[in-house]
Amino acid sequence: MPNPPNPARRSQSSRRAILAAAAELCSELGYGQVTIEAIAARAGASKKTIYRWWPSKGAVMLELIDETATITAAHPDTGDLAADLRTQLSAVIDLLTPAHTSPVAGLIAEALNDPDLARDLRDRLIKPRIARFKERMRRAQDAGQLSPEVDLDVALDLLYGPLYHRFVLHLGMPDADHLDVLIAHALRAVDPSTNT
Amino acid sequence: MPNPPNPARRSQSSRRAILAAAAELCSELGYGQVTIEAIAARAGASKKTIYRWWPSKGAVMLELIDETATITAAHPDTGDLAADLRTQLSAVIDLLTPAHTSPVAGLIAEALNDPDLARDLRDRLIKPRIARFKERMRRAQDAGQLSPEVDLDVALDLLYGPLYHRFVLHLGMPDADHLDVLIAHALRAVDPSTNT
Amino acid sequence: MPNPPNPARRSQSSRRAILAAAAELCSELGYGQVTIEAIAARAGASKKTIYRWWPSKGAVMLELIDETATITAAHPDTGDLAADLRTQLSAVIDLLTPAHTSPVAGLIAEALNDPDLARDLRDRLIKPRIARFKERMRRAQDAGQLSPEVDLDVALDLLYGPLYHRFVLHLGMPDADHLDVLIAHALRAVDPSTNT
Amino acid sequence: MPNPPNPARRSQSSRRAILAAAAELCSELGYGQVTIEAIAARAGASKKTIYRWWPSKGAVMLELIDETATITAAHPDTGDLAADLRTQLSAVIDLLTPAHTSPVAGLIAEALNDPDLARDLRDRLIKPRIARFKERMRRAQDAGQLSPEVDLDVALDLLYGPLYHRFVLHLGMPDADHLDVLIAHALRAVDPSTNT
DNA sequence: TTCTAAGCGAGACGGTACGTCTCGTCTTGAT
DNA sequence: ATCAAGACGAGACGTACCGTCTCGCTTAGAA
Repeated sequence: MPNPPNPARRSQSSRRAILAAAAELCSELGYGQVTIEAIAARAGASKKTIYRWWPSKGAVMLELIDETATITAAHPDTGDLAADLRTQLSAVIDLLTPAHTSPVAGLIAEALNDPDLARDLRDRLIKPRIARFKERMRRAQDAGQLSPEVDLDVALDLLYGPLYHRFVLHLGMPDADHLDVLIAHALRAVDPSTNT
Repeated sequence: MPNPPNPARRSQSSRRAILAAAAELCSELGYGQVTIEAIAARAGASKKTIYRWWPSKGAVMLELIDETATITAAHPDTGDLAADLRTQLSAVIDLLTPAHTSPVAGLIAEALNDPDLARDLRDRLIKPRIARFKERMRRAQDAGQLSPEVDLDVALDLLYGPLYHRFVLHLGMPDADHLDVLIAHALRAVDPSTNT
Repeated sequence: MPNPPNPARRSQSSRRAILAAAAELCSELGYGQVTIEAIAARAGASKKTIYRWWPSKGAVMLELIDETATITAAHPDTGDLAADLRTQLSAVIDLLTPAHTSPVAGLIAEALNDPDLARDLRDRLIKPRIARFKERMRRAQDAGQLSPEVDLDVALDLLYGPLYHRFVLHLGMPDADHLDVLIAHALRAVDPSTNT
Repeated sequence: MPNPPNPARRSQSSRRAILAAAAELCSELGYGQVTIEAIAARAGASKKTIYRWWPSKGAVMLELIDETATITAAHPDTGDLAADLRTQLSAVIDLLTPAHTSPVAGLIAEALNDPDLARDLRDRLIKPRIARFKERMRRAQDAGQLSPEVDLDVALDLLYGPLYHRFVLHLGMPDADHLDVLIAHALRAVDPSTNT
């Protein structure tokens, strides 16, 4: 009976207004203070319209991030792997900072208590970005910058792990120099031949 | 004048009942369903009593964890560093799993949107455990199991980072074999002389 | 320019389906549960179509009643005035009962908070029926069954008043015997020569 | 589980503020525009507090009327029955007029679509007032102003019926003169010896 | 016979109010 | 003074209808 809505008739202006309102409120008040009510009021949209297209506030934020954070997904390829990784990891740090008003940080926190959202977060945001990370790493292997033996899953854990470890336990993000140290350790761990 | 309460007159039976109720509710219903109301009802305590002694539900859970999870803080010392790390990291994984009913996972999530709680989490739970990790590592250095040059902060990041990275992005915890692989990589990264 | 719709092009099948749906919903769920949404869904009609031809749910119900309840308007004339009045007043009681699913009762309730609807109710439903009541009474006067001096407005009040009084204050409708008593009193009041 | 609230701990100031807000809104905006939301906002009360003590807006209005309209229940006794009835019936007319902002009129309308409210309206408001009407009539009988044979239920119907008949069908309330005519007819109907 | 203007179904939209829920504070009376 | 109990103000939740709107699709006469 409660037919799913027809996406063809969806109002793009409402969608844009809702995502924009969500972004504004998050940066102004912090993720925790964003509510469906406030988004609707700010967007000049009806709550029903939000609930029609998204199951929860987290789903709105996820879509917002998905649109906004495409840049971060793009791994540069200057030929210098370590430098390119530093560039990309710095972008991730910026995405997570400051935690209070970061949609990504808030979404990650919310997903920890919402299995549906967790699945969407992983499948729609994280996995594609992991795929692009691995593409970049394979290009490095093809170009002889990295041993073809390297386990890319381990590389992922060692490169991104420290960031999320520090983020989630509030230990402070590494500065530029320390980021270099971490990258150098990670690359050496997976590829002892690396001479960084 | 809202005088601070007098700890000397605090009812220890209320405190115990509240912490016990919080633990039960968390394992029964999941962290997200635990509310101050429910804790008070289950404990036969007044909400006012809870608010008198703790600023938030997260603070209650933190105190609960602090009492419960002392074991995990203890790093074994069998003389085999890699094996001891595997034991301890496995215990950490168990503490975070299953995310839905784990007080630690819930507390970490909540702290991401509550700066006061984040500070308490870091200073009262995390930092002491990091100190014990470093003590164990220093013992390994003293025993010649590990190079005295090793940067223990980097080691911390490389060993624990992968766990939190996977936990927070819902990528699945490593199984026993993979955990060994990760530990071996981390130790090799910080101490190339390691022959694991 | 919101042109008024062209009645010549009106779909009679839609009109019938809408009125039928309204009648069904009212008897199934009660007047209060009938909504424009539900009528449209049941009738397979668009809400827009309903709003095009009727200003409100009450107006739909009024038109429904106007079509249905023509019988009640017909005052029988067997030559026995008291008996004929009992017949007609019984029909009115049936129209108002049970209050929960009676379109007439619901419409009367709704009109109490909607002046436009109240006017339509009075002018399109009530006044024509009052006129037929007075015609019957005048025939009784012409036939010598009732004094030509009788004030027909007072007679109307005394005959129908008790019904609406009891209806609106939920005092229970008179049974057949009590109805006779009321009619006898009313006729005696307006025409002391009546020997009932 | 959902314990009924404890009346002993009820806040009288909240109760007074809620009833006062309801009265103000009804006279300012009309019964139909009064909402629980608006009452709560005007009263500085929480919606929860209203729902805790009253099942619906109608129940609030009923309690308001019960407190306010005690005067109307009082039948004067000057020794002149017809005059006293005119006084009291005029007061009833005033209570019902203007329909738009009259809490009584609105409540009557609402009760027509809410059986629970209808029962409360009848038992808490109407029946006690009918009892006082009958007391006054019995005093008239005792004083020899009215025949002891008179059926007081019929008298009630004939005296009040015309008012509710006209009210509910929007036929216009009787003016003072016409009210006298109606009272005279009603008294004559129940007591032919009356010489009014 | 094609054109064109309207009514039609469907249903998304901005709103408003609903009745419920949880929060953190406040009040009361017993210990 | 602390406690259990729980009422309170506040305000977000998700739902239901409201009345308006835009969209294609019939479905007429009119050209």
